Amino acid sequence: MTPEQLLRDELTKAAIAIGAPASTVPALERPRDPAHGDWASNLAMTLAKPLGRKPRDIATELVAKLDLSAAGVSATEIAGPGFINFRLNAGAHARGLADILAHGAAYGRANTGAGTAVNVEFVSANPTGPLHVGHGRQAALGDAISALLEGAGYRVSREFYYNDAGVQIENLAKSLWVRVAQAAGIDADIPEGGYHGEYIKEIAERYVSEFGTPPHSTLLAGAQAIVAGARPDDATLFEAMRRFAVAALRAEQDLDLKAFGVQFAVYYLESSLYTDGLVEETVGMLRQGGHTFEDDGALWLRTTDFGDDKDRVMRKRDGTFTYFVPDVAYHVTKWRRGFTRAINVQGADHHGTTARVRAGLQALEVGVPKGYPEYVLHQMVTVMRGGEEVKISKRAGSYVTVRDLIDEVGRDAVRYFFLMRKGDSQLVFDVDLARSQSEENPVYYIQMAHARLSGIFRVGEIDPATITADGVQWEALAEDAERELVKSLLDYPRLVAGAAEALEPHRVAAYLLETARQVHLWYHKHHVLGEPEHILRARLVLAKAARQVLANGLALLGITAPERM
RNA sequence: GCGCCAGUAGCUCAGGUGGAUAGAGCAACAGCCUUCUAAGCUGUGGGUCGGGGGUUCGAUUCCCUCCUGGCGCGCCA
Repeated sequence: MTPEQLLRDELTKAAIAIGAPASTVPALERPRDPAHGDWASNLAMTLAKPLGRKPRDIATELVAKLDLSAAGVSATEIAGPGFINFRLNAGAHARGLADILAHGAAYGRANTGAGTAVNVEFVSANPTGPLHVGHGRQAALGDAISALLEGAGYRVSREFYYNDAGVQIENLAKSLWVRVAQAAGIDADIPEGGYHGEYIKEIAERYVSEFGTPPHSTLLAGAQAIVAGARPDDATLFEAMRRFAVAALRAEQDLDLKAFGVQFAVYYLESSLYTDGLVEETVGMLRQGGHTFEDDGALWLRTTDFGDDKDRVMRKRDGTFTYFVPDVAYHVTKWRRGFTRAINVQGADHHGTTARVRAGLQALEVGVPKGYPEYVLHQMVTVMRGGEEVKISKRAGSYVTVRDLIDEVGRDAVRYFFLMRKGDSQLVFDVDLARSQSEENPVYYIQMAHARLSGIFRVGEIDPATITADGVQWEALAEDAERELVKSLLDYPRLVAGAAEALEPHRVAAYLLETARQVHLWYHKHHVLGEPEHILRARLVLAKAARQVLANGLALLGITAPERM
């Protein structure tokens, strides 16, 4: 039993003894101010109302009834409006380090998820261009959220949905056609909604070198059709180009993801929803449910019945479906595939679509929960270089790709920078800071803390595996810097559990930075090697535990923990 | 106009789901140090938590309202 559990039990007993309801669960928290002790409870204040007495009187009576010898409490005091503060003796906290060593890489894991299957969908970029910084943020967020959930005992499947059908892909194919035509000396323009990026030119070159230049007349006719807003007549050639472009860009995106170190279990193709008949099936179910209506030549879904702010078109006048129909069909497959939770990581610019997808799923009436899927939306990313914002213009084809960033600052820094802010905040990616090898750079600072701790063992020629908690004199860890560090290390499981529940990896990033700071502080103030035996032993345990926690936290964020730098 | 998100120290941001005197880094100022890793360490100053109301023992946190900024409001995705 940890001191925390013992305290809670004692408080509960005391509360009931003075007449509180049996259901009372006393809150214990870490005071912000260390002067307020190691643990504090507001129990007396919360009981003030039900018992109709003054908080401080209740606190006095509670304290009198507590038996805290087992919890290692050295002092109890009543403070402020009615807080009860507990101060633990030096050894009581440090004893918890044994737990860290015992669990090792598993320290911080929990089983709240109990094996529940969760689908985490992220990136899901259309194959119409390289991954940009927004996708990078999603990749980092999605991967870290997945890791957090795995650590909380969920069975996680990372999934990438890719849209290989629809208008955007059509425009991509047209853009490629135009570039191929241009390469053949034809004067042609990229159509409205087309893609201007240099990468299309490169794909055009590769296409030509692989398949040769198509007949001049065919290209010209096609280019003219494209300008007029139509499709080239040569459907076979057009389809070949479409497939070539999609394959080329998918390959590029795979390289981006590989460079980033993200692995997806499933790539789900939008086109398969059509070929497998799931789109038709979904439409049929929606019509049967009676939530659809026809108007102005289109088929609508009455999503307003399920909380959307306006009804949505399902089938356009031209007979094709709007994107949201396959989207609903896709989420039905998630549900049918046994994912009781589905989490979608997306840019906040997609926030308008969340209500309608949920509404569509509700309209099916197949038992999907109301809040399904869950959304983690993130705000925009701006990139700063040399103190200036790097302008991102997709239309002009000039934007910073994920690969650019990784090449420039390294994978670890990219991941950390994308994760250090909460998703709700806009994120400024300072390239110069990310690449700097100084303590101002948070990634470097955290990794350095890990490397320094590793260095102690290396220099001392001590195999960390031989360090155990057996027979350690915990009271030897009595310095302020060590007590604070110990407390942080013991807070790790609670922190990670909170981050997993809230789907907020930035909490881990902030925690690591703070803990690294405490490590550096301790490291500067106190030596390990060369100290008297009992201090040496205790500090080696602390060093090993701190190193473990840093490594575990970094692993959650997908960042390496170097032994030396 | 409507919806979502944000507004916290000069700057960049934290504030485990209502707690005590609101924190960290950078910058500024004063001093110290050069040791298991590379400029670190100690201290100081700095705030009407966007404004105004409310809820209660207690609000940066919850509610209402206004202001400012970003994003969205397609038979595009």
